[in-house]
Amino acid sequence: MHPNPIRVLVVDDHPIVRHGLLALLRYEPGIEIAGDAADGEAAVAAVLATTPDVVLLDLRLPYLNGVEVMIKARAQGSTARFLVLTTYDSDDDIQRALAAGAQGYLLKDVSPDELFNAIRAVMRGGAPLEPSVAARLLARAHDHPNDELSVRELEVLQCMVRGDSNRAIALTLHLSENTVKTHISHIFAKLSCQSRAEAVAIALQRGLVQFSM
Amino acid sequence: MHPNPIRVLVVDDHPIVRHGLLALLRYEPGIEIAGDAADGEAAVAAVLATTPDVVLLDLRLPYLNGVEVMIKARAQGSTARFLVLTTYDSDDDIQRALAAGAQGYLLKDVSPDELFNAIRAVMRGGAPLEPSVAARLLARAHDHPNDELSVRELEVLQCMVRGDSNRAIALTLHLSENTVKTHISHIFAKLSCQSRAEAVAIALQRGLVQFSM
DNA sequence: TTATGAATCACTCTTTTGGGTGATGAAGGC
DNA sequence: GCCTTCATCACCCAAAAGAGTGATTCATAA
Repeated sequence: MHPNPIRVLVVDDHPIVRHGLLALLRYEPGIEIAGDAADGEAAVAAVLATTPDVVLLDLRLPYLNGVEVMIKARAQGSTARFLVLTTYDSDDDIQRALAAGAQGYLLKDVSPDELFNAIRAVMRGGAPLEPSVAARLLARAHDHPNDELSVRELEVLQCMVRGDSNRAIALTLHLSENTVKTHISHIFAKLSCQSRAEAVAIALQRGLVQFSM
Repeated sequence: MHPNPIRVLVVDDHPIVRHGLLALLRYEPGIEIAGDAADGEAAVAAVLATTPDVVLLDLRLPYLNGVEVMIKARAQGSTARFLVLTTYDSDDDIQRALAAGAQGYLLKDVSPDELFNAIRAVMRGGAPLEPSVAARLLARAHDHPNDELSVRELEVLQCMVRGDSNRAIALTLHLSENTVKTHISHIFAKLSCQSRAEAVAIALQRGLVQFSM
């Protein structure tokens, strides 16, 4: 019927979501399932083994996250197109995914039809972006001109989320307490907040750091 | 083939998850789809209109949350069994869902087969509980004998998550700063933590308070 | 009735935070 | 070569947070 079906690899760690996606795609004409994977390492292996046209990729995965999967698969010669499909619309995730060369970014609250269309669009070379995601990127560009947290700042932030005091952070990161304070000041400025409690809330909301308890 | 299929209503606000579940259930023998709903109010209406045997219910829904759906549907005479299926394993959610009479509680990382089995178990009168969920409940009973936060403490906690200082909290809640400090001390004791940053992280993780930004 | 727990507040004291300023070396872009 | 960013640290200082203790009112449960 469809001479050249689009071969899709589904990567998601939640079995229900993964199987749900597979069940949705299975009966969609013009789309063929190349395989599925439940974690980052399996995803890289599957991309290389099955050479899909499009990879439906969740960002939060065990072992390797979505961005790492893209980078690793590319490094090993894959030419698959990556369509990020995630629950999270955290600014940082979007930014990183697009920077790593994701062809499209969809939130999991799209309808199946929108998903099918996005897959076809990616295949045609288009770059589907959720309107809400696009809006968020614009808003981000507006509100937060250029305030990406540095790696070190993220490490400090991670400690803050654990409830560590400045001294404790200094000890775990082998810094002086003064340096920790400086980092925290910068974090406050970049997140536009004034207390560590608020910084923690923002960090968790935006998904800048993960829960660790 | 199956003389008395189990009629299942699927309630989830994410279209992909909802349609994924529908696609999974559609081809499972012995299970029939009674309908689906994407928000709390539609869910109550659908429960009453379609009288399903089992309702697969997400907890976080627009308009009415899952617990409210259960209560409201029951109040209007529904005898459906509710199987909570959610991404979140926050203690509070579980507690509330079970208190409201959910027959079972599954996390979304179960496999389709486990899901099917859980649906059949609920139908037979069983009460499937994720092992991890059960463990969590036990751990909760162990670690936190009786440390529910009071209403007032939750209000204070909500302010803390917004990054409010003690003085700001005192102003918004019409308290003295000393009282706020007392509440916060009690909150720390009940959450077994020592700093407001940690309290904020715990509160958000357990779903004691919602993001508000 | 007594006990218990929630909510309210005061007072003291120490520690922690957070702001401000300034400085230095290393890395990378133009 | 210059400029920027990052990471590192120091010093000062005011404000906020947190621990500890004690006390009152009120409602509810034993």
